Amino acid sequence: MNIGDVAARSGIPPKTIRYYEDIGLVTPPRDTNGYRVFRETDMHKLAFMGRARALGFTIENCRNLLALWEDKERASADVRNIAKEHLAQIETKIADLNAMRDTLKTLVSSCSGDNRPECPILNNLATIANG
Amino acid sequence: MNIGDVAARSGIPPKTIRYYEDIGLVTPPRDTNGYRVFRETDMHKLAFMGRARALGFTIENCRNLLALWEDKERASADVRNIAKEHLAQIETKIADLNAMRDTLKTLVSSCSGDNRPECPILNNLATIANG
DNA sequence: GATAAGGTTTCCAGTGACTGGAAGGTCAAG
DNA sequence: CTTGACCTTCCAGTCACTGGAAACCTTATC
Repeated sequence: MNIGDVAARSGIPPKTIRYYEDIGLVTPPRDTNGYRVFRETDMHKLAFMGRARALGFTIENCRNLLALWEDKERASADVRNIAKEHLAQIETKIADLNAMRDTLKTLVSSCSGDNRPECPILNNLATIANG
Repeated sequence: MNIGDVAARSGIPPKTIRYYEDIGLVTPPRDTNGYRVFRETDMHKLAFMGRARALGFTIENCRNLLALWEDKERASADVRNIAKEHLAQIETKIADLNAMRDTLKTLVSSCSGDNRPECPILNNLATIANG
């Protein structure tokens, strides 16, 4: 399989696949013409990457998960810990965004949004500490 | 005021303040020794930036908001539109993160997390499309 | 055999919003 | 006069790609 086929099948753009090779996540051999030749295992790894990234795991997380995935002796606790920590980070991020949203929503609804210059949003940004 | 004082008062690190000068958000004059001299208006702008950034506005958003803030003739609708669009983006992000969290939560709770290698998290990442 | 389209290669540079670090100039206190 | 804290500039790195250029390869058509 050439890079284009893998890209189509995995949903990961060719550029990104090359980048993943650069950072050592996949190591497809080369054909005599220099083209990368992707095996089924490479394909699987990339699909795995796509799903893990879609769940917001960092590249380093993915690297660890891939290693665990390939390690038939791994303890599921190791995987679970990575996922749990990631889950905690996501929840923190959600909480932060919720706070932002609430503040913004209040500001937006307090602003008349007409042609007058009076604007509570700017007033707030200018003077009041956000909580 | 020197950069350190402004940093302390605005909560923005000196490095970041210099960066903001680089990209033209503030333009403090210089003393004879080359030190930046921050006026009250610079201080206000930086405090404004700090709050707008804390609400997740991008630098370009902030640039626009600052311009509107300084424009006494502005229409509050302009500000409101920026804020509303930003609000919509935040809500999209929250929805994405919520979906991630739900998936991850399910995966984490389905994994025994012991010494055995059997792990639903890896199985999922390896084979099942995420929704 | 020529040619054109499309796929592949490498390499370099840019994104956003900083942040770290090095090398050096300045200032106030003791 | 030295110490230490502050300030300056510049360069490089972060994260995870993404865009673009220039050149090579393959396939199809004429």
